[in-house]
Amino acid sequence: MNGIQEIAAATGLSKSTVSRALRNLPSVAPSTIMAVRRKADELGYIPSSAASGLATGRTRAVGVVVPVIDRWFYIQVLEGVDAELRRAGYDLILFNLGGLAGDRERVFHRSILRKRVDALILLSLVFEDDERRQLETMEYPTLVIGGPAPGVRHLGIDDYAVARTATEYLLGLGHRAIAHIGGQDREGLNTAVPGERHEGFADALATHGIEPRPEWDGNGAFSFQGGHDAMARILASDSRPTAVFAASDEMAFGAIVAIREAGLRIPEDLSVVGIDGHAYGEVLGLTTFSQDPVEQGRFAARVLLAELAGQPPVPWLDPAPVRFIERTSAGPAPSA
Amino acid sequence: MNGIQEIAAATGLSKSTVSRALRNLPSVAPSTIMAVRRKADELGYIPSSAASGLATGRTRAVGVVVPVIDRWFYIQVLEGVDAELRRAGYDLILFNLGGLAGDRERVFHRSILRKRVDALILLSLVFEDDERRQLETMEYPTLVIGGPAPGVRHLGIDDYAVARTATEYLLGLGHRAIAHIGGQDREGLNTAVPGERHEGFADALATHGIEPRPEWDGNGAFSFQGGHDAMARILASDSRPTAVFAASDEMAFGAIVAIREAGLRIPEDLSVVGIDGHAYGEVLGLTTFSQDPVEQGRFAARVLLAELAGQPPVPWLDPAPVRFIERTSAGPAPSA
DNA sequence: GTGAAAGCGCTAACAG
DNA sequence: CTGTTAGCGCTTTCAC
Repeated sequence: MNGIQEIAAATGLSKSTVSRALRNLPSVAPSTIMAVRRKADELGYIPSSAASGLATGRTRAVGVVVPVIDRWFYIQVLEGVDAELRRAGYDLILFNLGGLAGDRERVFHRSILRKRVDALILLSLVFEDDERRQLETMEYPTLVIGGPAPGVRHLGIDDYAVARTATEYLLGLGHRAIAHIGGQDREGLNTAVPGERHEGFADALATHGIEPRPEWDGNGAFSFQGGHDAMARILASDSRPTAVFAASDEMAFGAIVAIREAGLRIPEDLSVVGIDGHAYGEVLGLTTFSQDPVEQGRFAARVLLAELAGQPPVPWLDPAPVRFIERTSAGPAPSA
Repeated sequence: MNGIQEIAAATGLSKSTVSRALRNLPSVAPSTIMAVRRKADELGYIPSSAASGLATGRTRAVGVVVPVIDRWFYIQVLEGVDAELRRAGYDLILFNLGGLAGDRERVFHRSILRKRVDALILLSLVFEDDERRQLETMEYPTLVIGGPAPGVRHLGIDDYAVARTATEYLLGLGHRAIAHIGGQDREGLNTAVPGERHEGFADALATHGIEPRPEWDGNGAFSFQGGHDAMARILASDSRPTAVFAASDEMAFGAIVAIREAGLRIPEDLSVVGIDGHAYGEVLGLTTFSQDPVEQGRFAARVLLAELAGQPPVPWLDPAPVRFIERTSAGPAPSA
């Protein structure tokens, strides 16, 4: 004899009353609740989430889908989501696409989402039409964090605007020779962020009548190593920029290392700005446009949880705030 | 009418046959399997994990408990575990203790493990007696990765030995003034790794008759920032070491930055070695003792999965391999 | 405030 | 190879 039943037998109550008592329903006498609880502890009772899930249709779990896991932004968001979920007694199921196109299919069409979650948070993903349709048929609350996602509710900073502002900051310091280190999609991974940030950069230049130079446009894959290599390549080109806009702090760090390796000084010879607000930035003196992905994660979780609790869905979310942190990595353009 | 039942009705088969067909059981006619599959697709059938979980007693999910999420090692392990789990069609439920003592109680005693997982992977945790007892009563396969865990099966490198070897490497280069940057537990987090690595360091020194100097023993909290600050403090002390052993690469990176900030050269003035094999190390030229946490995660998942598949449990796991990567951050002690 | 009974969607004997 | 019959452990009407 197992579970709730056992407690019922031991207390002389019915299964239903035990079930109610365990959930603290108001219709149960306080004394009964106490008694049930005590017995439950005594018997080492562990509720079966499968059983209650089957009965209620809810899993008390939220899924988080990440394109890859090993990136500062995703980790931070995960922290935030986790914290809020934990508070509410929800579990977090992690789906890592791992950059593999094959797994994508698995997540969106197949068993992975087999009614295992009550809501879904997707990180920086753009969907194919049929993927969106799948999401819609699943019917549970969904939210995208990071990068606009056509057709799905989205939360995050305005990537285009931030990139543009960052570039304009450099322009304001007198720089005209500005390099860009950004990213490009890995196979099968659709992310809007790199494109948005690149566009903001390009438009800022255009407004000032500056032609972008292809040899100053590096692909840093949004990673430290990538940023380093991209910067090294830019420095190896015929002419040297006086500033570099890195579309993420991790790439900016890589760039900083590459610049130092080349024997150049920051910011005297070369200015660097990033986007993100990565913790290393403080030590490295990186001037950056900082966002708070932990809070974004928390917020997303709260929105979803509220809807699961019956609140009406919010159709639109304001862009997340960005804070400019001026440190030492960017300075006036060297006077020619 | 829902689920499997619906398919049964539409195909004229019985629920059981449909259930079998969906699971590709060999006892089903191939033609039937095809027919069932087609109908399932057509109806957009999504299996209910709760229902099958209730019926089988299995959740097809594995839990991973991390002390904090934002650390290179844990992320890497998570990648590995995830990859292997995904391959086997298992889901990964992430439990982040978040450094909070309170959440610990939740994980081990309360609802968190409410029969939601079939197996458990714990990262770098040491348990209280009653926690271990709880784990035992749960009865499902459990494994600890990183740091010895008394009473529970454990997988990982030999932290003591690696630390000792690393220190001996420095001694072999002629260094006698060697600093240590390690970690100490945050409130409520029990991790054996910092202690093990510190001991290895201390014993290596002792063997050579060298007295450890307290002002050269920094707490870097196993983070970049921590490593930086610890190193800065050491450099600010009255006398300067000629080498530093950082118990993790992330701390080593912080130390490297601090050393450069102090205007010192690596390795001419100061040698640095780390442990881990963090990807940044290549760019930064860090000499380190590298482990492969992704593979550790994969391996752990495979072990657990095998046991869930009915294989006899393996009581003991060999230490994971460590590879020495000699780069440029360590050199001979400056001749006094 | 508590109990009885039905059922959530699937799997697992046991027959045939 | 397929169908029948019971549950898995909990929640939820509907009574009392």
